[in-house]
Amino acid sequence: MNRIDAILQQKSVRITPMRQLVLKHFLQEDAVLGLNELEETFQKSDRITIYRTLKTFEEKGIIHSIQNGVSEVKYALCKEHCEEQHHIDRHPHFHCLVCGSIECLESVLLPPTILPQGYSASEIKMNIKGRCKKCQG
Amino acid sequence: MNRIDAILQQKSVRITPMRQLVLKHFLQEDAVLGLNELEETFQKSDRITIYRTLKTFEEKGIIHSIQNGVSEVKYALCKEHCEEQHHIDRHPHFHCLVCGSIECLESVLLPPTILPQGYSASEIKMNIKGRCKKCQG
DNA sequence: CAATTCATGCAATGGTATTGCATTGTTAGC
DNA sequence: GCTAACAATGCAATACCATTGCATGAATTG
Repeated sequence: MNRIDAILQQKSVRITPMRQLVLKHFLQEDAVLGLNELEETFQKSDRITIYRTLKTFEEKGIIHSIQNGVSEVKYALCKEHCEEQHHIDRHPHFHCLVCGSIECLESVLLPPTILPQGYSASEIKMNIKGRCKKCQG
Repeated sequence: MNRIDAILQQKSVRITPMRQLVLKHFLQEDAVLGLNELEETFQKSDRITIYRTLKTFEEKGIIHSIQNGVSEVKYALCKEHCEEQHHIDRHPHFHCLVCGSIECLESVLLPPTILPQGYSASEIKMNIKGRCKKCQG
């Protein structure tokens, strides 16, 4: 069995052509992608089906969502131990204000945050805006 | 001059009835508010005008925006030294998954984050989801 | 093989965010 | 004070993204 199918199976997602296609694309590109980009890439595919594929992937812990607050919701592969309904995004997301790119800063670990007495966290997300490596100077 | 007008003037925002009204409400409530709630509160006022008031306030550093990724954008007063185009939200935002409330955790300072070589940040936002104080147990 | 469950494709809708434009109100220079 | 310039407001309209309903087709299970 190939890598794509293995991942789908391991995450309890039924294997279909659409899902193979989308997952393959994420693995190949290793990029942050939104619905519009994917629709552009797979012009023959139905937008709604791609939408639901993303939703399914997110729910099953294959990809995680990134909200930059500007355009649409973006998605990137989970490289950590995400499972159904339980995402651990231990890295911040960087949004470059110059080139507009969005990336996962995998190398940066979210520092442990001490919550006030009585609060408990199930998800922590950090979004950073600024200039990326390519856009300095 | 009263407190409301003083703030508006200090932030270079022209004083108008609408702006006095909205700012007064934020100061009184000391809460996180969205456009819909404000529209509800000021039924006689035009939705778009409130919208633009919020945009102006955000731009001028009077309030800052909070995206919970679920509903509309929310806003809260800047209690730190925010200026035009330069927001420093040094606190995380907490979104309770039980009661739905959103609040600024003013008492929690964002830990210093070390970015990879070549990156520079102008804005850092941290959003936490979980159970708030009132919804434990 | 039949029944059920799930995925897909198309259409339609809901909601939030945003812009255009005409009008009114405010400021500033003369 | 008066007029020109500018900013704020109110109404209408739109753009875009997210989401759901439903009928059809495919896959799985007993």
